[in-house]
Amino acid sequence: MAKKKAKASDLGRRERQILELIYKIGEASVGDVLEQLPDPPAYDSVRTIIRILEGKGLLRHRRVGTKYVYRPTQSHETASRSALSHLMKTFFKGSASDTVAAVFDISSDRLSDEELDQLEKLIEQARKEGR
Amino acid sequence: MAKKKAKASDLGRRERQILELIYKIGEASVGDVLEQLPDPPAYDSVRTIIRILEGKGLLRHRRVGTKYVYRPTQSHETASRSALSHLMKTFFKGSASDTVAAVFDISSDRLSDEELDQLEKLIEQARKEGR
DNA sequence: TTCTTTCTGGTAATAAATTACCACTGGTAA
DNA sequence: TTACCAGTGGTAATTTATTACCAGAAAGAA
Repeated sequence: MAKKKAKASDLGRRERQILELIYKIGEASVGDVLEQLPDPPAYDSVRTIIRILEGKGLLRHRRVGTKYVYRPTQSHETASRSALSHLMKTFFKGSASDTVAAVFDISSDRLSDEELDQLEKLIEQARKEGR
Repeated sequence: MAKKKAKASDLGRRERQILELIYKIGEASVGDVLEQLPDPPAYDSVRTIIRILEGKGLLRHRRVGTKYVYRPTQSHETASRSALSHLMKTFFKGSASDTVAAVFDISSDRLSDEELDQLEKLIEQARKEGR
């Protein structure tokens, strides 16, 4: 095999932090990452870590003008499902309702009527699919 | 100040893996952790990492018979809320409904009618609180 | 008692992550 | 042209995480 694609769970602190940031913003140059890191190290450090992530098969780049723009190799959907599933197992015994309750709890003051409507639709849909 | 409590996001791969496992199982001895790690290193490695986590203020222990049993210093609720909030921001722009949709998507076949009823109650409650 | 097993304390060795440095390229503006 | 930036490639240095080793205590079996 060529180069095995590391799992996102096998990363160090900075590696993880930067990979997550790129997932959050979609795609980014070294400078973009540096700007948005709350805890910014030197430009060179960011660059090296990004190059390592690319070496591990987690990022790839394309040239835009004079610089490189990086994006994850794994789709946003795949990565988010995987992270969410792990979190549910770790903290909520895999229970969907416990997890959703926690989501409500976190964001109850920020939930608009539209979002609540949306959530009810999701539940109705789940009922239909369930039978 | 005495020893500052590190954030869970400042950990290496093994440290994080072991801390999450202890959150999952509540409290654990070194041997318990070793048993349940899918990817087990040597006993001594587990022990050292646990000692480091304790040094960072993330775990504390009590003696049970001849051995130590470790548990997180931060409550399950606080830690899970914090992890969930981070994940929502990273992958779902902080949107509760997007997050819940993903939860359903992962586990649609495991949701009972009772659980769905429970969730609707939560929505009703959120509507009341919202006004 | 003696042997064996399982734990802890202290610390050394190794591996990996993180930061930093130097040389070079291409663009652009004076 | 000359003099900057702002970027990359390659690699060295440092710090941190991870693994491993050795000695001793406590409990139970023979």
